[in-house]
Amino acid sequence: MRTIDRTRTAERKEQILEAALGCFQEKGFHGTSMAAICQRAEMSPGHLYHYFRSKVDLIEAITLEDCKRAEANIAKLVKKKDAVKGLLRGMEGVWKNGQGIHGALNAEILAEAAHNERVSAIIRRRNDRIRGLLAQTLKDAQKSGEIDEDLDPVGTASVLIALSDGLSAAQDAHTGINIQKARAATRRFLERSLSRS
Amino acid sequence: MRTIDRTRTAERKEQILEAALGCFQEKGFHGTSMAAICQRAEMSPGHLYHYFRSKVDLIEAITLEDCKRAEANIAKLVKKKDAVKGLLRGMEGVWKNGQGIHGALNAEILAEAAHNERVSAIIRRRNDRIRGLLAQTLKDAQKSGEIDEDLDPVGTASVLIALSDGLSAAQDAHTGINIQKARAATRRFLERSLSRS
DNA sequence: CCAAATATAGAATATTCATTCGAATTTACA
DNA sequence: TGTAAATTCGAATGAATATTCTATATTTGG
Repeated sequence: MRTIDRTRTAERKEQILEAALGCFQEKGFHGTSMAAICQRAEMSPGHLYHYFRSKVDLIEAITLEDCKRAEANIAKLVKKKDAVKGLLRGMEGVWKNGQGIHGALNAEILAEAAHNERVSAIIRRRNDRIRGLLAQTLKDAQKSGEIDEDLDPVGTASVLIALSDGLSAAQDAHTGINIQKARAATRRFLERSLSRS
Repeated sequence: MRTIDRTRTAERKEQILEAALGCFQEKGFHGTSMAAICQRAEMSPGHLYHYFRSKVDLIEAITLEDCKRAEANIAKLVKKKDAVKGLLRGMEGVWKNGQGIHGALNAEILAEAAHNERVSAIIRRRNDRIRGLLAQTLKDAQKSGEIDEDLDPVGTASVLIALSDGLSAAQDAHTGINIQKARAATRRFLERSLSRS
């Protein structure tokens, strides 16, 4: 009997997820058909469904991957001494639209989470992690005396995430936002709100 | 010959928009079928289509209405002397989920705007207005010496909008955000960033 | 009060699309 | 090397649903 080839399976799954992420970012989740993903991944529907059971499974997997990526990214930025600079760097990375979920797709997933318990659970796990990491970073910076002791790490982390989500969504949605100005204002917000009084 | 009854037309349109907004908020734009809107508005599809040419026309109309509402709301809050308090009130109004577009629906519309030129144009007009109003408010407060002269009104306005959008989306999406803490952190952000140094 | 236009209804259409199914092909172990 | 399992394919299915079409009911101006 033939045994299941785990390497090949991993490759195919990655191939599918990459295609799906590309489609979702370009056309949105609801604007993307499974056929489009199949075409981009260069495989048949039957083949795709051999690896993923549904369209929602795809966002689930993509979100989990993205969560790890984001965690690693934050951990890296935070290793440096200057926490405020690090956080600012992290936020700016969002509108440099590097990799992973961001902007419009992130907004769409949040919206989906409001009506789909499955997606909501995924997002909740993800945000709990990110929020926790940011909060821990803030706590450390408080102990080292870099930022004000008089702020709540968890609440502040939530504000940072929300701001980041809102800015990148606004950018993708072409709301007429001036990115240069928004970036400068964000820097000011962070510096004045976090630093010791 | 019979003449077109403008009062009745206005009533029916309002009836439809109210139903559509309700459905969209509960189930999302893509999660809402025209049939569901018809049921909620208590009228037939044929009747509905007599007043609106498509589903997108519905968001267009809803967004325009909401824009006026938001403008009026801001204008009211801004009349008072204390601008920072007024802005904070405005942002808190968002998660009291009063009326109009907010939270998940707002996020979904932003996401839609990224892929639909029609929606994008609507949103751009709306945000230009809101951003302009907020910026003007900030300018006035600068002149009256209430807030720091050393900040850019437009960039700051964009940050305020983004933060508001992000927080209300996070709330609706059940991301595990702690609203109390987020609110407190937001207040701190505004007070420390806007007030004179 | 009568035609003609409007307001309303609801069935029909046509398309899109996620998912399934059965078969064909390839591969690796015995 | 044969064969059973894994891999891959692509057509078929079936449901959902935005929109259209045709018909009925209601109103109003003349």
